[in-house]
Amino acid sequence: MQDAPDSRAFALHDHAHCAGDMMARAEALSRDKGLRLTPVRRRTLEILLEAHRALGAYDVLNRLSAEGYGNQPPVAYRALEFLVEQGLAHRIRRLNAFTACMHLGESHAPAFLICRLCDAVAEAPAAPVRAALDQAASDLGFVIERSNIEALGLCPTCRPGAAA
Amino acid sequence: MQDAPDSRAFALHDHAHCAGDMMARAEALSRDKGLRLTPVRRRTLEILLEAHRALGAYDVLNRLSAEGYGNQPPVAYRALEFLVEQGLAHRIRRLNAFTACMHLGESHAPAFLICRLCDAVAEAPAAPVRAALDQAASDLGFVIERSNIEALGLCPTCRPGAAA
DNA sequence: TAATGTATGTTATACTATAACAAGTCAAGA
DNA sequence: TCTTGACTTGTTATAGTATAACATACATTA
Repeated sequence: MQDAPDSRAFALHDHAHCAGDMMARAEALSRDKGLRLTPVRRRTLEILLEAHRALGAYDVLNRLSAEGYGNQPPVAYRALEFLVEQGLAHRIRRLNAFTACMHLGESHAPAFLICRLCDAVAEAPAAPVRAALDQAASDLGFVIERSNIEALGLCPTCRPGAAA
Repeated sequence: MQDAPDSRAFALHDHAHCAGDMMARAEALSRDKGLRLTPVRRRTLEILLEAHRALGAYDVLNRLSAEGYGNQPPVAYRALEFLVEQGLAHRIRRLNAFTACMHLGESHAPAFLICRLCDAVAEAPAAPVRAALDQAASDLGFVIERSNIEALGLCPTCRPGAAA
């Protein structure tokens, strides 16, 4: 089950709505899995959803501490680590940043498309990519546990007037 | 043209020989492309080849400075950046590290398999992976310029007695 | 309630990376 | 030959990212 190619990536939409929807789904999922979506963790996820772009750990930390949570790096890093481990958020290594997962519940094999001009990050459906990667790995006797697939380039919006 | 699946990855072999071979290829390639493979750059590549694993920029820097080159970070970062741009080395973001390219001249679409126990890094042939990724991107109107494909897991050597 | 595991907060520090400027090198043309 | 301009190296300084280690608080269950 999948929307048309991807109605959420690189497209205008109602942030408030999509964020609320995602939070509800994250909560349901946490209940089901018996996870502890504590206030800091919940708020961290909301921050990522509201920003609707990749945020650095220190960006998140600034927002958290402005709201009365701890103001030291581990506060942000731990909450982010939790979210990533539970699949509620992703780490974008190329940007040293984190982003909320936009495909909760769908089988998880994300690939990220990062626009080098506007820094937008889209989570592309990547099952075929993962399949090809698994094949390449198993040819070498390697067992994949986690993967990062990140591509840098130009998004549809920025492509027109690209400098090169 | 490709060896059996991959005789160089996750396999014992003669480092001195493979390193020498790679250096010769890198030099030929630099001559052809009119690149300036200066002493620092050449030595940096040799260091990566000799280590035969991913090295952090500061690891490289320590070795360089011990041999009389500059001892400040930009010395290493600039040499590494040059090598990466020319395709002579790769950056492994997951490890904040760099590794010599083991498939010089072959069409470049590398995927890296990183063992979480021994930190070995193999460069897997990934043309099919790249093809799938390009497809996913073009479905969203995104044009890929560069990509990082990195997988974490267990190599054939470490797989047997894995803790989990 | 005691015991245990988990979460949060804090201090301190380690690790990774780049900006900005100075000085040296090299090749091509005046 | 001299000089110009592009590039490379080196240095200082600082910015940005991440984690170790310890103390405290909270929750769950025996």
